[in-house]
Amino acid sequence: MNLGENAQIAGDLSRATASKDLLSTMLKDRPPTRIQKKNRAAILEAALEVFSAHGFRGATVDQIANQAGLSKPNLLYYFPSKDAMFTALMSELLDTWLDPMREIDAQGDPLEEILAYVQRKLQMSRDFPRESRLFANEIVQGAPRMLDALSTDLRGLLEEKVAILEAWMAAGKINPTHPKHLMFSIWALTQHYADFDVQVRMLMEGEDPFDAAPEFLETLYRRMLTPKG
Amino acid sequence: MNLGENAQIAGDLSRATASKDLLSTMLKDRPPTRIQKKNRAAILEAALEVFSAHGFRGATVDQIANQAGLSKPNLLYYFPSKDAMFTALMSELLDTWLDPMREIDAQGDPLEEILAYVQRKLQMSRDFPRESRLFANEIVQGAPRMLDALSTDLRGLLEEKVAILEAWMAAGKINPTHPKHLMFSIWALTQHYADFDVQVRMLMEGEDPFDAAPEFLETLYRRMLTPKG
DNA sequence: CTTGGATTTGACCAACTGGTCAAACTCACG
DNA sequence: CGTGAGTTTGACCAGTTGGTCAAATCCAAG
Repeated sequence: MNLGENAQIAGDLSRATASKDLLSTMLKDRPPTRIQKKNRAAILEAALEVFSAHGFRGATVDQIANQAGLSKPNLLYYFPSKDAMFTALMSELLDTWLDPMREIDAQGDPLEEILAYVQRKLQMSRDFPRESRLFANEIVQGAPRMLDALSTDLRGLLEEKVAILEAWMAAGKINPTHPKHLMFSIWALTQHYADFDVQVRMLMEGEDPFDAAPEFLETLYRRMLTPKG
Repeated sequence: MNLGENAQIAGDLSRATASKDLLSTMLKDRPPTRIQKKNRAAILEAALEVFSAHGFRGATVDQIANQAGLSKPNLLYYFPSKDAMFTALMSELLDTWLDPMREIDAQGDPLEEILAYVQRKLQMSRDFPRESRLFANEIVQGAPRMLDALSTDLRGLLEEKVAILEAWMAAGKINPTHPKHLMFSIWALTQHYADFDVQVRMLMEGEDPFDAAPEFLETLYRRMLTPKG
């Protein structure tokens, strides 16, 4: 929708005036220049830093510009608006964010597949806490800019994996539970370490939470899911 | 700290000029009037609504004023600043928020005490989702206005309950695990239903998440904590 | 029903914010 | 090394935001 609008506007501009922004330039189907690639990446990196720390409304274009080492008008040369930066960032990250879940393999050993998924997800919290907080910020506030993407990408993927879980439970490979709530629990437990990082670290008094977390979660899910018998 | 500063300023005012705000009035130690009680409550209720939905920076004083049915200058008669509203709201809610944890009784049956705590906490997410999101918003963004309060109130309380958990584990009453991570897991799992409400509901396709959540969490912690024997 | 303190508000302000624009500058390429 | 497309920026703007203030209104106690 947003992209559609931009394309429309850019189309008008390219017909009327000389190119004033990246979009009108890009519409000519040239490959991105060295500078375009570098700056676009720098902006998205800066946007991640600032949006994840302050949320969409709490972030300012000036902050992002500073963080990226560019001037504000220069940012707006590469992205037509603050909204566009956010949207671009989101759509670039969502795919990666869902990768650990995609890897769950119906052919693998059920318990080990789930435990491995938990560890992958935990590793994401450790390695990409800003990404986690970016999504957390957005969803806590009702996901006004993300719900569409979620209901497209996440919904289908979850449905697919839930079916696998149900098959495993029906076959007695893992202890039965509500499969959706099982997935929610994995997200909640792993993302908590990134999203509530300051709180967790404050309460751990210097010890790195990620030292004990892997074993804790492994134990939790092993006890929960190992079939009785 | 903030409160201290305000008291200082108010003291100066009361000495210098006629009363222009609530603080200078209150310093005279009169009991709050009917109107003061009503409006203060209305403002805090509105502040909860708005702050929890948009975060501190995302919320505007105008929004809160509208929600409370008062004019903006009138709000600032009752609270000297947006910051003061937020701080007042926080300190009023934090105590209640921690109540479920306080109730954990060292004398009770270990497993049942923990399971009951989980259910109380889950009930909080169901009954007070705005409060949960208020804290979530703040902590995700680094808790710049709350970390002091947390490290005072929460830290001590956690230490106390961790000691109880450790005693129970040592006595073989519950399956041993990392006690702090156990508490983190309870917070993460229960608050997830409030904080990620939109996502959870989107994925549950109309079914109320709180229908199955109590049983899911009961099962999870029972399997995890029931000592082997 | 008067009066002095409590409450309310319209008008206002300075700082900030997202975004624009024309002019200047840089760079790849012929 | 000149040239035109690509890139950068200072100056600017309109709308928003937190907060102020003097004047007006309300209200409870005498």
